[in-house]
Amino acid sequence: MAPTPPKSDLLQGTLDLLILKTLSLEPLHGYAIAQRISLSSRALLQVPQGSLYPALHRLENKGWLAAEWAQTETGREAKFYKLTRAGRQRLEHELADWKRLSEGIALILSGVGVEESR
Amino acid sequence: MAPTPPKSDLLQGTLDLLILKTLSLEPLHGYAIAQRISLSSRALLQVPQGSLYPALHRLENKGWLAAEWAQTETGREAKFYKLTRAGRQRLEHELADWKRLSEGIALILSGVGVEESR
DNA sequence: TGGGACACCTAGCATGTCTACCTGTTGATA
DNA sequence: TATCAACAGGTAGACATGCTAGGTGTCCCA
Repeated sequence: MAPTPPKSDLLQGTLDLLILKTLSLEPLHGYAIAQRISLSSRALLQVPQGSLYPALHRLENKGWLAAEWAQTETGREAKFYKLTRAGRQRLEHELADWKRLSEGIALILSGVGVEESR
Repeated sequence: MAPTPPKSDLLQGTLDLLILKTLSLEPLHGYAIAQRISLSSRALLQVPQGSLYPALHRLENKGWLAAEWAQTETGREAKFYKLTRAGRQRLEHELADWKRLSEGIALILSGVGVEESR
């Protein structure tokens, strides 16, 4: 059985940006972050749990996120993440990167700049 | 000596799109593809040779590109790549993916959809 | 009593890009 | 005449990151 050739849903590198941006508005726990991303993107983007939690731990290890157990609105224990100061700086950095990249790609896809190169 | 932590210039998955799109306009050799991408993106995007050639081989192996040795304008031998029929279909697919992804991210970055979720 | 939503987690794999190298030619410049 | 940059192709190995697929347990409702 071919183990289903991974058809990546997201691009590598974008997940950090999405998590950081989502948490910049308010602290949330992991499960809620995934829901928020799906909701905010109008279901265009989905984050599987197996991608989310490792990413959260990675970001925490890098000092961009701080975690704390607390109660959800439904009265359960959950681990709430919030941006640290370094996390905010990182977000700025990632935003700039994304801007550069998406503009560059948009230019190429639009075909502008090709005629004048001939 | 820390071997310089890889600070990815591009996001994984975007290189294929850029190459495919660039070749959809006219066949080019590898070196020229990199120049064209830089030029067309107004230097926003750079493709290192060590990323380019493996990507070209990968795309050729998948049947999306066909290669042929020919002479450049300056009279040198170079390997020209062109899109195959399957490559064109792949380009359509990658374009759709990029569209979905960049729209999703734009929505999240703009913060739209957050208010109505409360 | 069964299932779905909530909430967290890990292991192992596949992928693609990066840095750092290498080869050789041509043309201009010092 | 020697040297250097630009042209043109390439490889090896390390690395980060996302994916699939599995697991734990709780709570609530039908």
